[in-house]
Amino acid sequence: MTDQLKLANQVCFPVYTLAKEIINQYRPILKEMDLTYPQYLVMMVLWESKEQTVSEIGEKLNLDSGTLTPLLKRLETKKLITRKRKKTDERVVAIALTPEGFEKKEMAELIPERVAESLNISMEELNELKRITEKVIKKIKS
Amino acid sequence: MTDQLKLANQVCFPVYTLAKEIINQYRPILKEMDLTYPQYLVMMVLWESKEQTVSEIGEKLNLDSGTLTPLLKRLETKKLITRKRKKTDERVVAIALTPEGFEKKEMAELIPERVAESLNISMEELNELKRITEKVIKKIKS
DNA sequence: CAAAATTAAATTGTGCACAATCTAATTTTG
DNA sequence: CAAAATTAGATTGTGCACAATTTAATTTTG
Repeated sequence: MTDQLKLANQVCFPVYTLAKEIINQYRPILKEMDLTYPQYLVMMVLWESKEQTVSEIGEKLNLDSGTLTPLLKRLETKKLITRKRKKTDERVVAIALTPEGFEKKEMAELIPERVAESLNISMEELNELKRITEKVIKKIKS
Repeated sequence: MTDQLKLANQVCFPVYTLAKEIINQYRPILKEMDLTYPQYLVMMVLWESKEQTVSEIGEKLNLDSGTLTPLLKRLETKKLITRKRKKTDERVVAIALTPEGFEKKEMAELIPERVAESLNISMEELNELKRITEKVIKKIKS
């Protein structure tokens, strides 16, 4: 096999590994506020705008209802969100932050700093990683 | 929140997204040979050296026994590998390729090309992504 | 307007990923 | 050498991730 052909594998594995590694860095920090990384992503989407439908959240995070429905039910159990079908279209479930869910935002503001610290990577490298990653995602999706 | 603090989140989400996206690109291609991406990784490790212990595989792929044991049992069910405890140390399980498992290597040689095609990303960008990703992994692990 | 098509979530089923615990075997050490 | 510590996997339980199917509601269209 030529090096060129092997390259795909040689890139994909590190990306897969890095994603797991990053989530592992978040894990203990998020655990203190009783969230998983995907739950944290959902909460961040809601902190930006406190009422959104399931599909709006899914679109922003690239997650389908099979993933979101049980995750959202867990957030509901934790009293961080409410789930309510819309009167105007009963197929649509509106997810809204509870006061507790909204308040968690403050505590969460400390997370990026702690993660950055835990990752121990320079701004320059983080920016480089962000730039190339976003570029590749855009290409894949197009 | 300063931009600096937000950066961690702004990097982690794309990496998490890209990893999923990449696996999604592999999925239909690997499905033709009845493998998932993590199963493919294990097979690649074994194609390099056809008998290895569970922990050796786990070390190379950063996966623990809770992940590998059921995955390896599925590969065993598919007759791609065998699992046998070592006589010299009964705690150790030796994983070995079956002839079928070894033969699958040939079919698998086509995969990187097809994935590269599917990703539709230039060699330069792939190399850049590989370089920065590996650099960051190394830093995180140290 | 009613049948057909579409849409939004939920459900079901499979397969990771990983923490925590358990079991059995081997090493270490007093 | 026997008790203690360590090691290698297996098991259990929780939580994604996603395909495929189902259900119920809404839109479209003949």
